[in-house]
Amino acid sequence: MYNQMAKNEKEQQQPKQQQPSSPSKPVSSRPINITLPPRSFTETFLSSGPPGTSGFSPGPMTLLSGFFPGSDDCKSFSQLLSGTMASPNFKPTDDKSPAGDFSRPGKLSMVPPSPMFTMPLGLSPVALPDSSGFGLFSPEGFGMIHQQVLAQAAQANSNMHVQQAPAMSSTQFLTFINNPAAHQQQQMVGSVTDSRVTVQEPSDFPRSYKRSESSSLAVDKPTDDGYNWRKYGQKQVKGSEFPRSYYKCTLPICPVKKKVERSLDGQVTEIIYKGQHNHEPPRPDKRGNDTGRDKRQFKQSGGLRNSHPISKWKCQENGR
DNA sequence: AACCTTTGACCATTG
DNA sequence: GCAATGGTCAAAGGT
Ligand SMILES: [Zn+2]
Repeated sequence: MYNQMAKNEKEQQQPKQQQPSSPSKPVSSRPINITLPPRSFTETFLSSGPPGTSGFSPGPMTLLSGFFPGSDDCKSFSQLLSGTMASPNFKPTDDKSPAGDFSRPGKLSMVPPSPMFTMPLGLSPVALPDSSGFGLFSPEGFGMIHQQVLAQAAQANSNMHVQQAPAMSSTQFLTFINNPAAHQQQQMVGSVTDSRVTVQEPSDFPRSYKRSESSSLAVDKPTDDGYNWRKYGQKQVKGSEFPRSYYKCTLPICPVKKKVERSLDGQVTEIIYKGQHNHEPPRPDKRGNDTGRDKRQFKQSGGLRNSHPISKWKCQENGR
């Protein structure tokens, strides 16, 4: 009579939604469908173009086009990927288990239900205007985003990994493999992610790109991408030796979540964005304006949970 | 005071 | 149906 309901009700929107014939999944889930606010931010972006963000630049896109033969505009990203795979550069990493213990049967097949991007972040998310949220909700828009991301990556001259997940969960997952440490690790990751395709661009990647997240703000802030995040969980996944942290955009109306994997040193090994922000970045300018508090990290022990009949945001996600 | 992190337990999905 | 895994919740505690 107290908490059970709360727990039950919760939000049972986990992964999986492409299989309409899911047994215990009465909720109708949609692939890409977010509650779009009355007005489109797209306009805002196109119209004003925030000072902080670079906005939309057709430049990179074009570049991308060059990279991916067959990608016209915003077609299905699958196509794009296909094109990429067709590239001679594409090389599936067969070696697995450099990490050690991750005996994942994994499906090596490349299924294109949900695109997944992985790129060694020579450039931190900051560089990207908004990898996870441009305010575009349509699949087309999403494609665009991907392209942008790719473009950015390409522009950065960093090796980029295009990975495809077999069957992701909800909307989309943008994965950035931040690997300032070295390529070796990145390779490792690629291998670890058995079920994904890895596309490597042979480019001289100046390692000087790595930001100061090596030791300073590594643990402090989870990759500033211009948005505020609240950590709501941490787990140790088998595939990775490092714990994975789960973050949620602080905006209650924003469904965006992100999973960040950090090594003990604080190096971000993997960042997975899910969904897209339906709002502009809270802090376009980061001058001496410290509206928030200190960007210090908090650390304390957790507690026990008792009961709470409240379910904050459970209508968003990917289609209420 | 508001907000965020920590953390164990709960839950959902998959094999 | 159970076990394993991953994802989320929410109390407690810090900043
Ligand atoms: Zn957001």
